[in-house]
Amino acid sequence: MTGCLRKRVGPYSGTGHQSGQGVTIETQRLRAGSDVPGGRRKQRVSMADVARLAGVSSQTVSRVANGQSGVVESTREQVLAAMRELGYRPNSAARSLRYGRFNTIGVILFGLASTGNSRTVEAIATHAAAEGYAITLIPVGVPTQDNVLGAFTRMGELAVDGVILIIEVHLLDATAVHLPPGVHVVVVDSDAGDRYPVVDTDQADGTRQAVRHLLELGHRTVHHVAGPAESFAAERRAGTWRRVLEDAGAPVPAVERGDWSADSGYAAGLRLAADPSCTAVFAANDQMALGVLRALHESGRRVPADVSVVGFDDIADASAYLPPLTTVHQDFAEVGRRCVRLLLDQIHDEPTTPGTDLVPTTLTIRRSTAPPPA
Amino acid sequence: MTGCLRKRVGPYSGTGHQSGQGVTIETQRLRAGSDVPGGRRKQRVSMADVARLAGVSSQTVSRVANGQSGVVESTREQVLAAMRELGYRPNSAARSLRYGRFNTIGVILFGLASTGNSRTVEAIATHAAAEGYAITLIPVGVPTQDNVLGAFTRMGELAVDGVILIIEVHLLDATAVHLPPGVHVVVVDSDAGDRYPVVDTDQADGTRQAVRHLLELGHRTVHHVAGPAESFAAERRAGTWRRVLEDAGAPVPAVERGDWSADSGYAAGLRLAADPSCTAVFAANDQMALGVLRALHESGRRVPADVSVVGFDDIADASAYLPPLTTVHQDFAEVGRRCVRLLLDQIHDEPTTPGTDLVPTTLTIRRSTAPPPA
DNA sequence: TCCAAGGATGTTTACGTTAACAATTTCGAG
DNA sequence: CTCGAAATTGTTAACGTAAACATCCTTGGA
Repeated sequence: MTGCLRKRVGPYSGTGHQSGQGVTIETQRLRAGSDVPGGRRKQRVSMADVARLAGVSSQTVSRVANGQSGVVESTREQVLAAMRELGYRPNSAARSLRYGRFNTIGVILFGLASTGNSRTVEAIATHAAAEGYAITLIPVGVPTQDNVLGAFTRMGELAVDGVILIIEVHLLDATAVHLPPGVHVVVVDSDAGDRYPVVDTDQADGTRQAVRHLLELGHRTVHHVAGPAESFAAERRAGTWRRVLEDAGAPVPAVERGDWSADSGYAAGLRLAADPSCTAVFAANDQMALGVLRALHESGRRVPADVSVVGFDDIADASAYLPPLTTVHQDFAEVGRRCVRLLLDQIHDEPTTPGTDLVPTTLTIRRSTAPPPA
Repeated sequence: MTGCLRKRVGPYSGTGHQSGQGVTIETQRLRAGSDVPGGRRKQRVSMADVARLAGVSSQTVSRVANGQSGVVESTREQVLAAMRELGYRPNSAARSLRYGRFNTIGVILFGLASTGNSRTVEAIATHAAAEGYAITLIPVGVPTQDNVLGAFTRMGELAVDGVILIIEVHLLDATAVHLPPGVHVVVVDSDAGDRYPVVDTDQADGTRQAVRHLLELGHRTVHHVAGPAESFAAERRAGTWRRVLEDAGAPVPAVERGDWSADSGYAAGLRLAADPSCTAVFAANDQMALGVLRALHESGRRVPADVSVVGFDDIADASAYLPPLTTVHQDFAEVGRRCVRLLLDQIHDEPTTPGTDLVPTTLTIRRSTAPPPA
């Protein structure tokens, strides 16, 4: 038992010295010592301390802490009492070191600003927590190769058992970037399905539903306000939009390109409003749709009487737009859930193959769509 | 190219291996010793492995890894080469154990759904990263005492040096809850300023600016759509709204209460629209303001000609509402920044006192406000 | 009454890292 | 050429935990 050696004081002043001179040593002793009068030293209660107080070995404390059997009730009580008294909480660094696992999932993402990302992250955190995993977040300001790789490296040094990557992965494809091997990975919203397990919303199907809905209402064609070209999701949606039109034999208007923001949608909307032949718009996300709605309104074109608008995402506010927006509902929670599942499968060495896991979408019809004006 | 190794042998082919691939595998086996027949082991390269390959002691490897001086150049090169070849990355669990610090900040929060929260978290993550800290996220589904405490306990067991609490802390006040002592804490958006350092938006000043703006435009009084009663921020905003009206000698209408959602704002808006005397509305957040806008519109009341509306938050979409919303701008990024700063100060044992650190707000005037109808 | 079986508890060791100290080498001054 | 200081490298120990093994104590059956 290490207790009596504690006078070895030295190495550990570390973060400590709060004030004064030999204080470091003081505190150190204090910590190990009986109790903490001053009260506010860091977490420095080890199993050995509990064991000493309870008059048992630290192994017994370990057994109690982990709820293992083979500890007689009276002993257990005693240990629990000691733990309470000292405010013992296990040191997860030591645990991780021992087990070789961290019970933590890393999430690398571009930004939490987008509704989708934050909802996905929330779902990931929730499900990870349910499985006993915490999540560690690393935001990447600008998603350059270097930054992503850097984040990945840092993740590698961090205490994570696997990583979920929520980034437009075009970048990763650009050059021969290889995420550090030996790290379990799941990618969201990407076309890296040939190399990693990917979870994604079924962009194509959602888009198909949206565009067909408009065509079936009788619109001759559908205009598209796309997201930024670098975005995988944006490209997928734009591509499918084009294909559906072509399959239907409808003319394919020029694409308006935005950057996901409502303001960019507004700008695109102004251009569309100037085109009297435009009776239907499919925006690649709800925020741009919001901008389109405003532009149409300000241009004196009524929605849905003159022009129909469909969005993508079904964010919480979509039902409060003017008018309430018909949009493609994405199940972000499900995306998060599947990410966690896939990653944990990998971590637990269950067989996992690259490939894309598609989460279905549904079209939520509200009041922004109607047949074209007669 | 690591491609050819993908056959799953060298979990750790490493970023580096410039030379032949067989070497990597070789070393891997060598290192792993006998275990893991299948050959698919996780990150298991320790300093000792590197040391062995480089023909030095592991202490020297440690020195190189930490960039300490006192290692001759040739040795350093050799060690670096070995690290590259084996794909060594330090084990942070061991490091944490050694240092007694984790370089990680925990964030407990109610949900990422609200714009404010996610932007704050993003800022926290960014600034923490800049200081070499990662953040660990723990979401609390329903903010009951038990859940919050449970999350806190788990945080305690987790590898964090401090915790930022983004939760309506009314709950914490309710009973004699004691957050585990010895854990550094910063609270966001709360009235726990007597016990913990608190960072908060200047709710009162923001509200004051909003209400005064409306009064100065000539409105006789201002109606309020409040957030849920459990919310500290909502209460603070409602309280200030009332006080400003009283101070101005204006009548104080009954409060409409929502739950932050656009739908609840819509419901409140319908009630307000039915009151012909209502010419000005202050909503406690932008989303409810959005609902109010829609309700007024559908009730045939024009904004701002008939009714003025002000929101709170200045979310990204507010400028695209119909009409663009006058609102109180919150600097979430600054809130996050200050949280990190305050927490790190505590962690580094710099003097910190309980009290509230207020981040200023500004009123962003757009097109939803105007003088009352004549 | 004694011993075996099994339950309760204690001891040793290793996880990967690094501070502290020890040992070795290098190099310049006398 | 020697001696010792400085530079470089190696050795030991400890951080907190838990698996593996060792020891001690009951209990019950012969």
